[in-house]
Amino acid sequence: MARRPTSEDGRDRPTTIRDVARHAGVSVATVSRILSGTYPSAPVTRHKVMRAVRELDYVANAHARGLAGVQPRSVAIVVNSVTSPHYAHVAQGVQDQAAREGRLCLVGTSDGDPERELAIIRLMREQHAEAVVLVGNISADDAYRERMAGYARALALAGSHLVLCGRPSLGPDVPAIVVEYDNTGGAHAITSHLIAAGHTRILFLGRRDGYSTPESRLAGYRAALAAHGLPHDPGLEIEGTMERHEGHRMMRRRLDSGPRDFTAVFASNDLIAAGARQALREEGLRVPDDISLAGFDDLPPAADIDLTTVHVQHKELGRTAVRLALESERPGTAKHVLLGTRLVIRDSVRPLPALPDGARAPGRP
Amino acid sequence: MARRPTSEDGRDRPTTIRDVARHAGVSVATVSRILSGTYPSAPVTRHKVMRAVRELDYVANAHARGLAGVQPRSVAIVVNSVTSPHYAHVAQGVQDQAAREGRLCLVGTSDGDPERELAIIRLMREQHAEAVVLVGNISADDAYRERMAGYARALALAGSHLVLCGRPSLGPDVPAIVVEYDNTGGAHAITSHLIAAGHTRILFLGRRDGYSTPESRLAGYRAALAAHGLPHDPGLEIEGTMERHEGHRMMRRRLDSGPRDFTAVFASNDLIAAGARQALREEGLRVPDDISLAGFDDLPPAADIDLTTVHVQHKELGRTAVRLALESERPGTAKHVLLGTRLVIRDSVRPLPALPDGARAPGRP
DNA sequence: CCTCGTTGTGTAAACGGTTTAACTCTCTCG
DNA sequence: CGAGAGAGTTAAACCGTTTACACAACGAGG
Repeated sequence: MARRPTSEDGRDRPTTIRDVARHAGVSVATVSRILSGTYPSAPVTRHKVMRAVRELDYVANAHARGLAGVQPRSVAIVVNSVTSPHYAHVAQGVQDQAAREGRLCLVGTSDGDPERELAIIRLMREQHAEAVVLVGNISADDAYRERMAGYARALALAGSHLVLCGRPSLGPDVPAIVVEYDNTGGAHAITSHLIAAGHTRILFLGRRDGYSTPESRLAGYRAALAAHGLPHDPGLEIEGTMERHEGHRMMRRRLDSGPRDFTAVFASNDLIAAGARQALREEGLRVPDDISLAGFDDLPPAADIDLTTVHVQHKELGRTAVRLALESERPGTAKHVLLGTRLVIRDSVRPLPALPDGARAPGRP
Repeated sequence: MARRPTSEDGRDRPTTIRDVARHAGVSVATVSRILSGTYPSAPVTRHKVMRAVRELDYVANAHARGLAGVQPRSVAIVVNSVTSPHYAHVAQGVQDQAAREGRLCLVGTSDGDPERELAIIRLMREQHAEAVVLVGNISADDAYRERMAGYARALALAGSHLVLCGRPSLGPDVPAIVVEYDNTGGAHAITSHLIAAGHTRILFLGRRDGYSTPESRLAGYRAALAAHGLPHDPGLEIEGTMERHEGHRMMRRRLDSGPRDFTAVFASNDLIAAGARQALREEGLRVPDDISLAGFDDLPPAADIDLTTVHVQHKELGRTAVRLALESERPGTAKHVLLGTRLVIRDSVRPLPALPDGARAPGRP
């Protein structure tokens, strides 16, 4: 049986609303109105149309619909990488909220490359995404900020919204929504926790100037040291990106390059902490018996290595981003939200006995 | 300066190709051709047009373009959840390949609900996605399979392609591409590895009938037992889903419910293994000293807990899916690919000394 | 019987691009 | 000098849907 409409040259093509109208014996407009449901129609006609739709297996053409002025109902998200659990959880939140609001979700990965990121935003603009959510930190030189501000304005002009998720504002005159979480506060809290346990020489892993997230966490670390009257030693701040193997590398290098002059480690995220922990174990050092270790993010694997860390509401971050963007039409919606963080104490930090450095406690029998 | 085109009622609206043409003093067709680059044009005209595009910050309307018959160049991926590392890695592969081929990526999450999955596919059909990649296992009753087959045919008719990624074929008459990896082989290999270490009573965690992935892994486990002439004890196969907390639950319950009658555990994925490991530790049992543990997937956190597991090329899976779909126009492209797996030996399995069960070695001083 | 809403349906004009056929030049060659 | 070729451009016809407007049928009220 040849149910499918066929053009004169014999090739199959997707069913159109015209085919449905013909099949049901009504006009195109009637079909459109019945399908959208926003119009009175005789039950008899409705049934005819619905039957035709079923029989021809018709689905509307989203392009034509979008062109005809219906809101495209899609939300775009741009992340560095999907595999990083941090981004994945935020992305899940975006997904959830988008689905809940009946929106489709477009996703692009930038690999942390500003150039790619801008290219993706351009694509999203072509697609007329209702909102574009940018997740995560990125190197922010002035030229880039300026270009991003331009895109924000272009999006706003097209009735769309730029949402910066977990990265700082571009300035008050840029039409962008910002959803952040308290990096500095979280880092301050966990550093204070280490200090309260008696640690005074705390290694910071993952310093990276020019990147907003590690910069804020480093700021919190420094502020906590200052608040407790502890000296600030730049030699304890190790540079590296926020990946697992970098954590391993940073710790290895530090252990190889001289005496161990620290008793605790604050890794600027859980991945770095995991890498560092592995390097410590390779060296025969146990966490927390020999070295205390703290992270940041509290993603599921943190529980496996009993890591004391800072909990970030990743999903909530993504959800809020979408919610604000879609609500932002009505006046009075917040344009800037700062989500709180929460200290999660597990078993990777141990109080330091009041012993001088270097006197290692012997293994208990 | 009012660079932006404005309609007669004074409201700003996005720039169209008509505005560009007017600004450059040429016709609409000329602009279109110069932008697509597929036509000779005088350099002087090209420059005028390009300048207008820059000055007006014009981007084409993807809907109009799609409607006019240009391939929409987008790839869709449907996963259970983005946060699960397994799916995330496959999704990353899909992303990579899609980006490399200049495609945009749509993503939908089904939460494992067949109903939602079908709804998403319908959406993707409306969007005219070039390919729809379905990732991961799902309960496959006959009604569902039939419906899915229908969608596959509908997609094929619209010039699109359904790709089943990591799940079995729907049958030879269904126009779908299948990219799988060798679940049974991998499970067989790692079970044999445990057996070779002397283990004969191996707990299987994560049995789930009707779901293709755990079923295949269970099949490999059973086949390995049979191949070594070991008895098959259904009591050693614990049912549960493939999540971390389920691993914890299954192991807890098993430990609570009677004597420990196994010396090794094969978890049907790494997450279950992590959960089980935690439950074992809570009980004072150490891996691998007291119990050997093996997983499946080899996702990054596996290294942190020194887990012996089966490596799956997740990214490659995603990449291959997209590649095959986009290449499938030319004849001679494979319609079914089976990727191999590889045993990764770390430190969670220990040879079993020839001691009778119950004689626990005392803690060394 | 005429007018007036109400209700359901049809007609045609957008929407913003691409593509085709036709047209206007300019240049070359017989 | 006229014909023909070919480069560069244009006007017009699509693509599939929504929607403003027109209109027909019908019952109710005067």
